Amino acid sequence: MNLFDDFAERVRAAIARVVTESEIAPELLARVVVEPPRDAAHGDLATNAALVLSKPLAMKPRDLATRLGAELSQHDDVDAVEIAGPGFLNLRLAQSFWARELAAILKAGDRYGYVQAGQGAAVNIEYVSANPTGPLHVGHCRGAVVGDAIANLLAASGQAVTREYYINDAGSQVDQLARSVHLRYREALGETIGEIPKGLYPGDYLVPVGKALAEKYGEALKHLDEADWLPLVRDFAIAAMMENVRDDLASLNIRHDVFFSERSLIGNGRDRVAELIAWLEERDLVYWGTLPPPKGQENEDEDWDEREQLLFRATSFGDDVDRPLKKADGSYTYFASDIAYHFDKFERGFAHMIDVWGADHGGYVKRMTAAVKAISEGEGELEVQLSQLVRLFRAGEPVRMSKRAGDLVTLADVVDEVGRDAVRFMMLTRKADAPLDFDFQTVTEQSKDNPVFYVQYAHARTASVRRQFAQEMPEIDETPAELASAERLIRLEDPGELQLIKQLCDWPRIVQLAAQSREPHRIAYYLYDLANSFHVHWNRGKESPQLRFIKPDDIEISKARLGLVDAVGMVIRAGLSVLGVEAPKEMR
RNA sequence: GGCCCCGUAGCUCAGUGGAUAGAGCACCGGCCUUCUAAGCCGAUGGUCGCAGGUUCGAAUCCUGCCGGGGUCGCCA
Repeated sequence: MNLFDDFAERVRAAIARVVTESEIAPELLARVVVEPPRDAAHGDLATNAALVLSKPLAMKPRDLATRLGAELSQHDDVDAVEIAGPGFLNLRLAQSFWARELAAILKAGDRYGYVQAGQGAAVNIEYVSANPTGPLHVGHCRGAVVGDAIANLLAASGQAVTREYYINDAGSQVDQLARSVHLRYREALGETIGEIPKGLYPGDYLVPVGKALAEKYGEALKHLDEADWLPLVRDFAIAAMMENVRDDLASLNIRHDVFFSERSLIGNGRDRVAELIAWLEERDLVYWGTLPPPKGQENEDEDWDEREQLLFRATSFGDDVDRPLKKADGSYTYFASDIAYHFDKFERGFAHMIDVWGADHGGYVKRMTAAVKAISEGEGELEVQLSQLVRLFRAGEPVRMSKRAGDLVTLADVVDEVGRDAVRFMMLTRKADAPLDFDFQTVTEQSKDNPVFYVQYAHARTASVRRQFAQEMPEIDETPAELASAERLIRLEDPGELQLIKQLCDWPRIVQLAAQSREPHRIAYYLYDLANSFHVHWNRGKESPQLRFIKPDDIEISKARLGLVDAVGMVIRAGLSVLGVEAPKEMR
């Protein structure tokens, strides 16, 4: 439990003593919060209790605050209670309290701030799911990192997380991939193939795939009809692309638990998409009908052929229009397979599913959430997180990307140039639903302007302090947990030291908040602030030697300070690990 | 035109009902040849797109408008 929850209970207890419980509705009590005040000058904790409850109790907020304050000041941990503004209660906590909290942090160690695994429900998070028709490009990168970080956050808050990747290996695009690879295959056998026809994939990355195919089959595929070679080449190409994808993801330390093939929905004598449609039919959720053309888009859409098609009643579940399940040629739409896929997830026990998509799929959200409501009969929930695009810069200048397919900046390019840590951290420095600027130069700079460096450097400094201790005071070699003595830690009384302790105490609340709101960027901002406080405190030691961590003439204060430094290092490490970023012991 | 996202300091952005709205960069002023390298400290800077509404209280919630982006059957 974090200290804010702890004090929220103390506030509720105080309320219960001031008024009789029956007078207050539970939903009103839920609006009573204990938070860090915006301004540190207001104290350590603030509660709105008197403001929320004054009306139902027919009391003036400040009068109620006075009575609640009197109750709260009974606690030994509370040094002072102030009533401020319209009726806030500001609490100042005793130094002994902070010393005990720091001791508890040191004892908790790496588990500090995390909820024990298995406490929460099972959740399935699907991310990346890029088509297996080419290498991952920088656009996939953000979704990959955001999805992975959200998965880490949910795991940190105790949920049983399954990370999943849906392979779109069943549509017409993979047939085009097969045709493209077949061309490269003929090229590898010495033919001149000329310009790659429109609609096929022109990228060079298929050249080695063609060669590998030539090595495996020799001339054998050349003389077959397309209908005969296509399935072979397609499977070969998809396998090659997916190997590529896994390698790219591994370079970002992303490993999915499940790779689910769209094609596997149909096979082994079953057609699970057909089964799904039959299931929907039984419940009268599909029908044959026509859709109106999109309104206002271009005047009089000449390409629009009105036609009767098989439609899912998405409008019954909150969508704006019913959605087609079959194409003109009778094959299933992507949507139809995707419903079957989500049905499968639901049957595997995931009532709670999260999909992370690029913002260009925003128009797809309503129909898919509608579909999940339908197939789970209200028992399941799909939550879609959209991630906006990334704009690439180099020293402030936009990086031009040719529109020609196959000439995009790939994920591997970016990781090779700036490194895994910089990519991951930078992709998480913005809210996912806002566009992000990524500058190749800034993220590799070793300066304060680069938040990745700034945070990692703070961690390296904590490790450096440890090393200094080993050298100068070899008698101190206790583990962090052994340094957790509240009697000693109470000697940390410098404002800089206390600020660090208070920030460390905020960590569990930040994890909780970030996990609930699916906003990993909050972790990045928290770490930046914590690193900043640590650097500031460190710098003060330059001018004020008495503030340095190592005091050869005072072993006890030195131990206390080492405890603080260790705790800072631990929390930075925990935060970086949620983001999937290394916490280096030294910078090179 | 429908739907989704965004609009906060000169710039890039935090701030998902609380108090005098914050940070980084840029700009301006001062300090620093190091004890703990990859500098430090401070100042300036705001009609929170606009207008209503809900509320004791709104950047935050609701409605309408303005501006920017995305998307709109038979692609995935």
